[in-house]
Amino acid sequence: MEQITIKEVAKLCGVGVSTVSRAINNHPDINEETKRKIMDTIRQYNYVPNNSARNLKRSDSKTIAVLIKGISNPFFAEMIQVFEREINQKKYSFVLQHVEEFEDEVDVAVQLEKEKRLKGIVFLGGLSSHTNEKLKQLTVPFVISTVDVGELASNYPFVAVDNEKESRKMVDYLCECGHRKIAILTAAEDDESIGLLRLKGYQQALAAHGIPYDQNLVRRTHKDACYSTYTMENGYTLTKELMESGQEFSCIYAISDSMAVGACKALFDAGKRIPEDFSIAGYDGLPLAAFYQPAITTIRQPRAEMAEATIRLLFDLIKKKPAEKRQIFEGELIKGQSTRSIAG
Amino acid sequence: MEQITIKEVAKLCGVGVSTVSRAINNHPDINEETKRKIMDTIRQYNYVPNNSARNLKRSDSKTIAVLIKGISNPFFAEMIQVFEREINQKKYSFVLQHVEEFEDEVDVAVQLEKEKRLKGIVFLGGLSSHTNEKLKQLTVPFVISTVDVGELASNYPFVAVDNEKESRKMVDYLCECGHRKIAILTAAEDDESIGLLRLKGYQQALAAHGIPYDQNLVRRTHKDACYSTYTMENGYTLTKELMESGQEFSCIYAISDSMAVGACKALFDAGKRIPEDFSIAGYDGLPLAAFYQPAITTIRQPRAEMAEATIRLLFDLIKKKPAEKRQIFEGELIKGQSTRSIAG
DNA sequence: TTGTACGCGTTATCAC
DNA sequence: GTGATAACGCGTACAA
Repeated sequence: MEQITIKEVAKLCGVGVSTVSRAINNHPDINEETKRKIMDTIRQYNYVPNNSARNLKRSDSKTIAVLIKGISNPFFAEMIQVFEREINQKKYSFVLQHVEEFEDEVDVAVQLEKEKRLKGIVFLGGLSSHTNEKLKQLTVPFVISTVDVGELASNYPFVAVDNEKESRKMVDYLCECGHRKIAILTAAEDDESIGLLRLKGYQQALAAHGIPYDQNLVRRTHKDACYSTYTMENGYTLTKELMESGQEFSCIYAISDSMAVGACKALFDAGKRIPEDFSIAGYDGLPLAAFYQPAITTIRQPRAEMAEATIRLLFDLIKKKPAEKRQIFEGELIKGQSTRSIAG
Repeated sequence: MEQITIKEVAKLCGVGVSTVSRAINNHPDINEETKRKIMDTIRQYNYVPNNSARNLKRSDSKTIAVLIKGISNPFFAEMIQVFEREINQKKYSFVLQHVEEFEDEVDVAVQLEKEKRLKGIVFLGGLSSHTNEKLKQLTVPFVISTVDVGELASNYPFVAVDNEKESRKMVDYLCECGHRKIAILTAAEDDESIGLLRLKGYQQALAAHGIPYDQNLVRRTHKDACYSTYTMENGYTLTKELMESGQEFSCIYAISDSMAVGACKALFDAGKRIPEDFSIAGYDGLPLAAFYQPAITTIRQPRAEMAEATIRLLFDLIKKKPAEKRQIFEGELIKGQSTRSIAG
């Protein structure tokens, strides 16, 4: 099965290459008869046009790329489906680009833009690099999705919830339930993204309720576990450590639902009951939170809506329509059975 | 920020294009001094080579593609990480290619092979197409990973557990626990992949224990829910329907852990206890199964090992080393707290 | 060690 | 309606 090119197809059909090209690309100016004949031999010989050559020659291409670091994060699952659907609906092609742990998202984006003649880019889960300088190399519109980190958020189009505020909302609720010893499971020390924002919200809520901030209640992911900050495993480990530390607490607030599940399991394993002995709260509003037993109190991020808004904003930017470039969505506090009010 | 090409870099440095090319690609025959100078101006002008042009010109490229339909399936999460690690370790590049629901994996593979000059391909989660004919268009080695479907498995390299056997193992165990009314939550009627295999295992186990096969206990995903066969939502819905049907049962075997979790939730919502009132079993051995409360009895597929074996086999094929082309791994029955023995 | 020229497979611009 | 032919941006003989 040898690589067959457009030239050979042309020769086989006794026509010129441009005619074959016209047949492939549904050009209007072509005889139906010859087109049919060409398509037949194409099928017969399994000719497949080389995309590299196409992209090289073409100047535009109607394709949108979605870049994700940590593609297997369940938080992204539903959003990916929405992106796929929305982009296809606009008759654009959708490229899902996985960014490896050691790679820089923007570098990948710059490359991909040239390679595929992109029309637009979505950075799902935000940007970890601080080199905003690089973003200037992008010549097509892009939207940062689900992260509202300071400097990026202030300068570039994004769609997200207000992580700080939503986190405060959650901890406010926990305080109102009478909890004063609320442990938080959060990202590593050097995190400057949503981990930091959610921690800030936690601190603000405590302050608002006159509860002193206690470092011992702040449990951070260990640095070597970079790949898995928001996992069940991590929630489990941190909770075990918390219990073993002897630190007193009545409630654990994990900054992701997966971590919350891990926390629950650690408590169950220690023979504790939830919420009778301890209250547990998460963040994200994943299906997992609703299906866990007990259902986990969480902040629901409107993932599908945010994904839709991301694409809408991106296309507005592409079409140069006026648009709100900084879109903040409301999260929703979902009260599950994993938390309860305790006597003051 | 205009598109700058290799020619302009050459002009800027007062050298020929080939010298620039040599600098970029770390060719040995180049003066250190001129190389440094070229790299400097490249950085200064943010020159990025166009990948399409490169791929077009190059004949080989040391890259492996992993194709996945339904990339957000949690079953694949860990495997993707292993693929990434193993492929990078061999100094190959790793391309994770998402295949859309309506696309044919093999078509995508054929295109990608030409476009990126692939060295090898992994079909993760198997092939849904039955057109083996198409596979002949692939000129590089490929491995089908985690699926052992008949005709494909008999003709092509694959790595998987024996789905039928493992499923039988699970249902055997459930029968030995004294269950005789075992419901199964499985894929839609038209599924001919692992859904069918696991159903066959179920039937065999029942037969071996002299238990009649009862269609009413077989609950299938509805066709319109194509995207989500193995989800918690589906497990929940099917279990609700099962309960409402009035059908008697003491145990539910779901062919994925996620579905099992959904089944648990439906029972909890109905005020039932697990495993006191009903036993629940899953399949896959996801972290979720272990972290759920109660921990779910499941079949652990050795995902990491299978991913490693997939890459090993693929490279053996690439290097034309002799290798076992059909690798079957053992699953492990993990007894959780979601099942119990009942009095005969 | 370096530069020139050609070709990779396509599409688009011309003439015919 | 159709067929040469010139790009697209890069790698690489080959010559220098």
